[in-house]
Amino acid sequence: MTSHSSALAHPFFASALLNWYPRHRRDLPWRHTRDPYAIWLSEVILQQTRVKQGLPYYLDFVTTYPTVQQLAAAPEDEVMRHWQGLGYYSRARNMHHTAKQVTSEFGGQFPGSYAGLLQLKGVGQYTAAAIASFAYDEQVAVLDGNVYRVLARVFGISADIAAPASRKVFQQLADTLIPAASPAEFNQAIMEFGAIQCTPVKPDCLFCPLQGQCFAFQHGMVQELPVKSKAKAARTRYFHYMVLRYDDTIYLRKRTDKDIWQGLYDFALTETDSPDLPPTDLLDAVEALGGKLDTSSVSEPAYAARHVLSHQKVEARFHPVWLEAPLPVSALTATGLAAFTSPEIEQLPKAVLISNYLGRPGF
DNA sequence: AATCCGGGGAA
DNA sequence: TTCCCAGGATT
Repeated sequence: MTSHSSALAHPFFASALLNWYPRHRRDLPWRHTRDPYAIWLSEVILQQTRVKQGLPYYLDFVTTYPTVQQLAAAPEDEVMRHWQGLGYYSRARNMHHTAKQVTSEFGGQFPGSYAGLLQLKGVGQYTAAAIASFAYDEQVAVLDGNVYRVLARVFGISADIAAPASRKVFQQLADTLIPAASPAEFNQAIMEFGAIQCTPVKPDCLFCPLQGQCFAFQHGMVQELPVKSKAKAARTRYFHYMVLRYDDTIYLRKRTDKDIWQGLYDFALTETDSPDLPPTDLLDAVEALGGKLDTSSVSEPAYAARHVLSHQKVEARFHPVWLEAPLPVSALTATGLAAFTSPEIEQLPKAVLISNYLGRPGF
């Protein structure tokens, strides 16, 4: 190994962070354990998620499912219901899959190395490095949004952090910086430093221990680093939900397509390219389901809601439709709809858009 | 390499 | 509005 790629080339970096960390660290529950199961839970929950948002979910999961075997034994709908509102629902599906795999194939023991952890569904390079270092003290550097930002600023790296090709530049640097003596502390420290001190907006450079060595600060480029290309604009979709009801029954179906909200429940849906759905189309759609409807109910004003995702804008209208008779079985099998009562629906996993609609006063 | 997959909080 | 968050899977 050449000297410039050695940690000795940047002795200030790890020592400054390891000095800063114990003075500023937040007291978070997953920092009190070395149980790979609990650490894995926390890391999956915190992917693309702020600590403040993920914390209550972590506490719920670790309480409801204290062991990987208990998580593995839970029905998928129940796991998804606990995940409801956290977003990126493939994380929950993959998490459940991995819990079952660890239980049935690995005797309840998580893989004991970075390479082994990387084989698990829903565990990528970041999460494998986090678990391996936190649980096993393996010397593997984590690379998340915080680390990208800190390294880009301190070392003046202008590679686009949104470009996959830039990853190796940052990974190689991080690998040289992580000390063999305290990999877990170092990984925690650099991420916490990015989250608290070297923040995306208005970083606290005035009281920064790295100020004297920070390229961005020394060159007045704190606002310019890291470089990140912008994502393309979100597309708009128009959802027309038919909330089919008969007596105390409401019909929902589980979303199984490769689309948003896979694994969650919603209502009979017609999607269009424009906001408006002619009433005749609505009647046709209901009759196509085999429904005998009370035509007087269709004139009710639809409830409209806009739901913004990171990559899509959904403009939804909810049309309550009262049926004169239950949907025939043929309609249920053809559409995937199923009959539920309100207490049953409460237990189903639903997107926030649907949950908000059902929770409106007066529903 | 590009695209898709949520939801919330802050400014 | 815009940004970004303890990223990963798929194509």
